Amino acid sequence: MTKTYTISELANEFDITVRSIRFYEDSGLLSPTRRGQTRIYSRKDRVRLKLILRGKRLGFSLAETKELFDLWDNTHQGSEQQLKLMLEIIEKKRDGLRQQLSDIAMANLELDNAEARCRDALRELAENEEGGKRKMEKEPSSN
Amino acid sequence: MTKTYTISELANEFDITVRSIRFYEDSGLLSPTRRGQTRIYSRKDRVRLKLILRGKRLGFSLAETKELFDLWDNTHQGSEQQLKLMLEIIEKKRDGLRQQLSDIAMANLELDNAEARCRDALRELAENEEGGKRKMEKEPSSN
DNA sequence: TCTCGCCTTTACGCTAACGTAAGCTTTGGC
DNA sequence: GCCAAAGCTTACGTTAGCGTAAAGGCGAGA
Repeated sequence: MTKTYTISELANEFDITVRSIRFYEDSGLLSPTRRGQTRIYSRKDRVRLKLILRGKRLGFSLAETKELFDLWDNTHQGSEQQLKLMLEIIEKKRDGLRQQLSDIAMANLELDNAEARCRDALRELAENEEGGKRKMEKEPSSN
Repeated sequence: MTKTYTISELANEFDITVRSIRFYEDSGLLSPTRRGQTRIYSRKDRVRLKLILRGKRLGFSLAETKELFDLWDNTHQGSEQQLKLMLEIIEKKRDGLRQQLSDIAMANLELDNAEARCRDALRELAENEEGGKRKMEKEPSSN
């Protein structure tokens, strides 16, 4: 059983190109098995790809993501050194995410602001049109 | 009064290089006034710079950010068309932010997971060390 | 058997976002 | 008045993350 995927299946599912997937492999982020020359992706590979893409949306570089993957892969047989390093990195990533949360909150506030001003402007336009229907049939633009 | 800033002041404050700031100007994102050749940044310029950097942290390209700035600058004298377009874009940005929030939540869960496994591994190491202190005084590495 | 569609590798191309160096001007402090 | 610090422009270099041929292999169906 153990479902597998072709490269184009994954490309379609995640709406990326096969080129990208191969590129991630070249970058050491994926290592599908092969049947002959053809790449065969397992469910684990699919998960990794999903993580790569999420990382991208979060602004991680492929190198950063790879670093995480590598650390994670080494965690099992990790020395105390390695594990503590891993914990530090995790904490840094958390900080990054916290920063992003704050950024998003700010950005949302600004979007609220922007939307309000837009609506105000629209309302004003509507009123001017209303009031202008008598005396100002045509007024190209107040430039 | 109306406080102003030099390019290096801003660079220091936001921990970026002057090169970047000049680059943002070349890209049409900033337009400080000049005293002779020297750039003078107003508080508005500073705010813009802050927005640029926040945009970057959120994964916006400089082009996207510029698009937003331009739209915003045109909003004042915007036609109904423009304003509605602006509202649409705002909504899309909101969607993007929602997506990011979800991504961050997932990422945090995975960090939790990773941290737990790290701590488990550390605990196991500690226990093994404990038990090993009698018979295994030195064991270079189980390679 | 032939072609169609999907797979492969190799390799050069391209854009974004700066880095970096050269060379010149301006300016504040002693 | 001088010199170092900071500013400026011009311009070539660099890295990441793919895009885009070019050239070929493989299995299914007409």
